[in-house]
Amino acid sequence: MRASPLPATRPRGYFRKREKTRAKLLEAAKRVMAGKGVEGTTIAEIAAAADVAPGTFYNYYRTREEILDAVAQSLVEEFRLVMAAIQRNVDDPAERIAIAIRLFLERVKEDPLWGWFMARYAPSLPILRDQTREIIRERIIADGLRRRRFRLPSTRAVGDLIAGTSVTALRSILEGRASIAIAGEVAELVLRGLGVPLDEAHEIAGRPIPSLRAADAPRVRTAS
Amino acid sequence: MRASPLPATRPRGYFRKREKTRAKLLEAAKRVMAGKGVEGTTIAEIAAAADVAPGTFYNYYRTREEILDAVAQSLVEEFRLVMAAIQRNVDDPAERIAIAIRLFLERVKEDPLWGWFMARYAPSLPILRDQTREIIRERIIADGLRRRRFRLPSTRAVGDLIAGTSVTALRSILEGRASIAIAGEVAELVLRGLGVPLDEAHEIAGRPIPSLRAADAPRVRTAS
Amino acid sequence: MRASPLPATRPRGYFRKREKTRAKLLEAAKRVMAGKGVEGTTIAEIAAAADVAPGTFYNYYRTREEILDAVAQSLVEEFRLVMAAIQRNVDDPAERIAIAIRLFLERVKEDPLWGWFMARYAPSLPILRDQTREIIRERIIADGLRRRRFRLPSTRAVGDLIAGTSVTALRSILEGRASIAIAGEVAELVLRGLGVPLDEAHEIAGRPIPSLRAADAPRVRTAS
Amino acid sequence: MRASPLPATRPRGYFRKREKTRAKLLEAAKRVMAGKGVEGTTIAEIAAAADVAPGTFYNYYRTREEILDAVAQSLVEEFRLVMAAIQRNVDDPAERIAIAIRLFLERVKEDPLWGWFMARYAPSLPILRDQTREIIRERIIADGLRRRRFRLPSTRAVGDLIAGTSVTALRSILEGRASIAIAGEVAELVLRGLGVPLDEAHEIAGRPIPSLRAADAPRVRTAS
DNA sequence: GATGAATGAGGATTCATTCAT
DNA sequence: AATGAATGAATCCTCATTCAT
Repeated sequence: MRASPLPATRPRGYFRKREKTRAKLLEAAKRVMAGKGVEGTTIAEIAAAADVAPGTFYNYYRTREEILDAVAQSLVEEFRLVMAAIQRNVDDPAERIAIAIRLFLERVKEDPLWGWFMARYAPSLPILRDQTREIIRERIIADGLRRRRFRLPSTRAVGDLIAGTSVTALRSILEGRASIAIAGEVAELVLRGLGVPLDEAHEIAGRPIPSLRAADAPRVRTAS
Repeated sequence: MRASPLPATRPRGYFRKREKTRAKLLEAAKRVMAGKGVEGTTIAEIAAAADVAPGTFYNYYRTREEILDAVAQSLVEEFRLVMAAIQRNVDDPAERIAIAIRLFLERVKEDPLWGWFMARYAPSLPILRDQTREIIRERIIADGLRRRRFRLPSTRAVGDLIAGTSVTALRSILEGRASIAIAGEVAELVLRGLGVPLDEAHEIAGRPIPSLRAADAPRVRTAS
Repeated sequence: MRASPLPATRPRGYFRKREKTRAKLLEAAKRVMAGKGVEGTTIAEIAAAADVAPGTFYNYYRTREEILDAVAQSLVEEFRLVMAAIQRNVDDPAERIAIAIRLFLERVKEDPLWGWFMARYAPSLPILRDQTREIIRERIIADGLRRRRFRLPSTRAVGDLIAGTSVTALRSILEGRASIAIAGEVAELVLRGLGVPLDEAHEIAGRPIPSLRAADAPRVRTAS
Repeated sequence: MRASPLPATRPRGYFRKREKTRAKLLEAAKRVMAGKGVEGTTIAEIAAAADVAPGTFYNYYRTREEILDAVAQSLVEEFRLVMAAIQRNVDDPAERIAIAIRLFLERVKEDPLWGWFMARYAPSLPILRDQTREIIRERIIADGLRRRRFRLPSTRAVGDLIAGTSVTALRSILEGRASIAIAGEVAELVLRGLGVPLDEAHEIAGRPIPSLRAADAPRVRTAS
């Protein structure tokens, strides 16, 4: 999976092709699964969407679950990049949370498929669920508590607050029960839950999002 | 079928039997679906769990979705009863919310199957999702805003806050990542989100739950 | 099944009811089978159309085939009555054939269900097929040959000519590919086949049908 | 799938295999359906008769009706070839009809399965029924009327005469109520119906069938 | 006799997976 | 590596038939 460090000679061509097919399958799987759910997706469909024969699928993944994990992994990676950018460009932990939530929700505009995928699987796929939470907790919550920006009885329920509210709001948007304009409000309510005073929560959630240079175009690309 | 004027004996018995079988199927469906998800559940399994022949299923429901809806409907009914009891026994809207959340989470002790079902389908099943939200909004949020117990920029995101946080916490408990003891803390964070001051939120979330007489044993009704 | 000759006392009431249910089932079977074919008809449908419970069916017939035979038998009986009337009111065998064919085809106006049933099963149901042919052969063809009205190399193919052409024309009418107005023409072509000179065949096939008193309203009634 | 410019070897092999399986299924379907009727035939039986797994059936046809249509289509094609041969070798329209009917009936000797199929479905399968009639009408009846060989009040009933008599006679043969020797007589009666004088009809129907070179072995072959 | 709930065998259909080419 | 035909287990669903009431 990982390329050998040496500049391989002949295999390079093959390697390239192989990785390209893998990427096509991954992209196809994300697309199809976002549309009709993992259970409703057949391997034949993924293969067809990737424009390869059914048998080819098995040269890369053994089961539907396996490719699902790969898709989730790539989404986590993407999330990690966004968070790193926020980390670099914003100092206040409260603002970081607000920006993270707003970017999360506003992303559906650009990539609704990504949105559907997240809405469906963020709560249930272990990799996706646990790793994103950990990034938030490690990098932001811990810091915010240390710096007395947040006040929490404990950190036990904070992940459920942030992830639950965000993902549920994402569903509401995708299913048309809410507009994307609620993003700021969602952030505001979560900040309150973290113990940020009402007026301050309101102000922070309303701030314009600074441009996050390093996070530009964080594609789901399988690092081809 | 046609009721004779006399207290008919025969039809009555058949009627009873029919309702009993229907209830067995409903209960079995809830049990099996909670365990392995709707998609993973076969109709043969439901029938087996209800101890009837596969063909019998179709005398009552046409599809898996149809019985799923019936299960959801019965859970909504149950939820409605609990809320009515809270309504009757508690006055403060903030306390009502806190109690609702805590009862919701603590219920897993008594009925983990119910918990799994809720965790899986509360966010996605329209009947379940919309009707429970509506009960909360109509009966509690509206009242709380009128009486200035809550402060909200709007009511657009409040459903996502309450439902999202609660259901996500429920998952955490069921999957063993959290103990049932977080119920109070979850309620506390949600109250904060609704604009209840921190200390007050803490106090309210910690109050003992008054006995909700009328809500005792709110069964999924099998009209036995 | 057959009533005892004696004027039974009590059983009479039961007997009446029994025969009535049997008649309802027969009529229902004819109706449903004409509509969707024997194979496509379920016993539950017949029972429902007769407004009785499924189990009741088995008190009268053991299988679908059995009731199908009963229906066919009743149609043969009806056919026999029509032919007897023609026999009584018309002398010329050629005219008898022409009238029989025309009545056969024109009957769809009054009873399209009967038409569908005939079109479907006249060629294949042994009772229906053989008995109607025999009535024609015995009563008309034999007579016509004796009286030199018909000229045939043998009688081997004459049944196929008459039955085949008539039933096929019936289908054409029912399926909308021909109008009922072809009845006379069908009769004409058949008469030619029997050896009747062209102009005579034309004239006979065009004669008005004399009123066949005895054949009035030959219902499929199960002689209740 | 994509044809390489070179005489590709691999895809060709697969193509061959695919067509071979399709042909096996078609042949099996004809065989089984002829034997027990469309309704009485299960897809598993067709697959078994073709010596493939049940699932394979669905790689080629979606329903029983679909393969039935394909079988009918191939029979029509075969019929068209025979008629073309008659057309080429015989000039008199009356003789053409007689030969067509006799070949049709005598074919059961060589291929009783074909006979059963025709007897069952010629009257009811639209493709089979309409296309064969059209071939007869276009090529023979129209020509015969133009050349004054036939005298008909109109052409409305002539299809029912020819098709009805022939197919009904076919059934009689197959079911053992008649011998194949009636073929000439059937042709004779039909010619009479078309207006050919009695003695001439007799003579034409009795002529030896000229060898129809081009129609030899007109197989249902799907490009084996 | 009538009822209708329950049965379960039978047939249709899908789809993950294998494997010869 | 890619292909795609073939496989057959798994599941859905129907419906003739039985039988307790």
